[in-house]
Amino acid sequence: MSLPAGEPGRRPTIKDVAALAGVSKGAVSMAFNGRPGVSETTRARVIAAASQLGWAPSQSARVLSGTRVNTIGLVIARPARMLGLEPFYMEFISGIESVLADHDSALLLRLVGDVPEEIAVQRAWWRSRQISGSILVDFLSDDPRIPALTALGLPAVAVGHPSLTGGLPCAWTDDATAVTEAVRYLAALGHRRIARVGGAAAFGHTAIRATAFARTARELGLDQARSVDTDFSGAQGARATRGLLASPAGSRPTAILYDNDLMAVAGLSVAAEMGLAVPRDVSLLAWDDSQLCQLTLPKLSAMSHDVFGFGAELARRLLTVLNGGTPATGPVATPVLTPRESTAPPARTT
Amino acid sequence: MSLPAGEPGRRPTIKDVAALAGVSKGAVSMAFNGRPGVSETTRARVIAAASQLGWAPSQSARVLSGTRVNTIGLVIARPARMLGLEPFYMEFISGIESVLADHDSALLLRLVGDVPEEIAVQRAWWRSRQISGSILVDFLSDDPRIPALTALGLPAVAVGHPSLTGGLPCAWTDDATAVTEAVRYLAALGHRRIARVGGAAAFGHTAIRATAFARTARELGLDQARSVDTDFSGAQGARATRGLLASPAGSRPTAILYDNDLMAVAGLSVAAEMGLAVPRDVSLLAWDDSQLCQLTLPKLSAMSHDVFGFGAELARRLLTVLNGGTPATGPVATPVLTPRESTAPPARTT
DNA sequence: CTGAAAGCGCTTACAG
DNA sequence: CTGAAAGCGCTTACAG
Repeated sequence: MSLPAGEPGRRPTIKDVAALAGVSKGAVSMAFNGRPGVSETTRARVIAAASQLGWAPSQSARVLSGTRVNTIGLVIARPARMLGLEPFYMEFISGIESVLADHDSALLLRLVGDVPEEIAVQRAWWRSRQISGSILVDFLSDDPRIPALTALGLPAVAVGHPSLTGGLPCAWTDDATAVTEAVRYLAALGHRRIARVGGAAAFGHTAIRATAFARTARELGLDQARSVDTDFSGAQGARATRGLLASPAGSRPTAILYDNDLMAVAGLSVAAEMGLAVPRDVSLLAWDDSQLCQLTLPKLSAMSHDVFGFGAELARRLLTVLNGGTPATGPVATPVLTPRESTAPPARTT
Repeated sequence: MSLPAGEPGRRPTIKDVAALAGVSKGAVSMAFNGRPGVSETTRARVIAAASQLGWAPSQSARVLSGTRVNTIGLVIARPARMLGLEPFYMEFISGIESVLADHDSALLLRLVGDVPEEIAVQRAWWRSRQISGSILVDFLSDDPRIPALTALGLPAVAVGHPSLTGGLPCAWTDDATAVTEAVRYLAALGHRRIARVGGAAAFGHTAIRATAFARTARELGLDQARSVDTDFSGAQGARATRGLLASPAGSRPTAILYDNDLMAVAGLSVAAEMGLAVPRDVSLLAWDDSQLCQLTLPKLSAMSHDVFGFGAELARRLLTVLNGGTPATGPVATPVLTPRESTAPPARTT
């Protein structure tokens, strides 16, 4: 399909291309990078020579002579085993890459155990000039990354509500509104005892959802609106559900809202295991809405969310920052209620 | 925690560190990289100066002056939407990174639509010297990456059986043996009509599993040992299962082996939807065995596989290649049968 | 044990 | 429109 360089041993450099095309190195650079200052015939000759030799400019050399490095960083501080089953991240990464690919940029990915480790990685990447900026996720309240990375001068955009992300440019889903909608929907179906299986308490977005849940329940006059924290894993989702459904019948929740879809899937099995029918005895409402929600029986109702587009938007905002612009600020689309088969009015007998 | 450089504007270089430590640039380099030729007191002074200024050597400059670039590539040619739910990849990536992290190396990740696009990405990365090598996954039969990347001279290790990976150093799970074990186990339970819901037919490992499945069925004298191809998605797993279970009762399979766990989860719902009890009416056996298998009711029996360790092993073998060594060759641990609740002897009445 | 110099492969002013 | 030169920030022989 293309001509391999053939020459074993040495890899071609700009000098070889210049020699083959019969021009100076400077001309090759201009021609190859589409800059003015070179005739079209010369440009064509250079491109042909480069392709014949299988040459592309060394990124290191380009960066060293002033070009911005075309790599951006993403560090995820969650246990590896858990990430495998969080459909969120792969979709989010795909979205980021869909944008980066159009800008000849690449994603440097790292999975770490905790936030201090993340800071160390971001710092090392930045100081050694391996990345030009980063996308930050999973903000804690008073997140230590904010002062640390700001001091470093690392360009970054954050996934999270402005109340969490310091002064960083950010993008977020309006989780408070989505939670409110979810609870109102369940209440409108007739549920009075609604519980929530939340994610990791340390995350700021978990706190935002918990607060919105409690507030909405209060506004609607719902009693016993319990929230249970987990680590987002299926195992803890199951445990939390078991705890909730083991309550005496008169105080047992008739509807449960989950913070992701994996835990909702686990909840479905727990309900069956305890002899409760979904949605007759208990309604289940998932979050994020990956493909998983449509593989269960009954299919899971969910707060559905365009994770791929979310990733793409973050990448776009980071590129804007890197180009010296002011990125759009504001939330992306609010998760939208997608009723399927796991939510219904509570049974009369309950 | 650490002293920010403070100086807004310019980032420190080796020259600044040399000046602060009162030595030459060469001495800073030797000291910082732990080379001999510098006294311990000088080394300490250099380290202190570097840390005070927040300096780390520029990767670009290091690479340009001969150091190997510490980045390795991974390109996954599968639709993004599908990756989100393949627990395999995140665990695999985690495993790779667990090794790279110990060698100050990083993972450059790219998701693409097809193999030609992957070849283009690998070629661009290699020519521009952004990676020192790659881990290749999802081999097709007669995979076009083999000649293309070999011609390039890209150091690579492959995930796949030697019959698929050309002459590339590789690592693989012995899927043929695992499939054989799976089928023998189901037959030993008393099943005579065993079907298989396979992955994407284009992949070499799918073909290996299909062949082993057919051979074992023949050896055991099983009739109607059907294999159905899918794209690994839950939706197609459901469709395939529906097709199999819709057979007339006398020819309907009493056991189904899946090529991943997502499809097995989907199969579980389909069985329920069709009024068939698992495992009474049909046994289901998953592959890969992520956390998902333990969240269903019944819990899924699976061919369990240390995906994290698999990724780590690939990374180790690639590093060996990059260091000029000959990597260990041979399979990693064979997936091991992990019986749970979804497999049992077939009901008498069937 | 240390310092001055060359060179890695580009890009970018700066002359022609 | 083109060519020769400087410089990016390191590392590595090579003298002292």
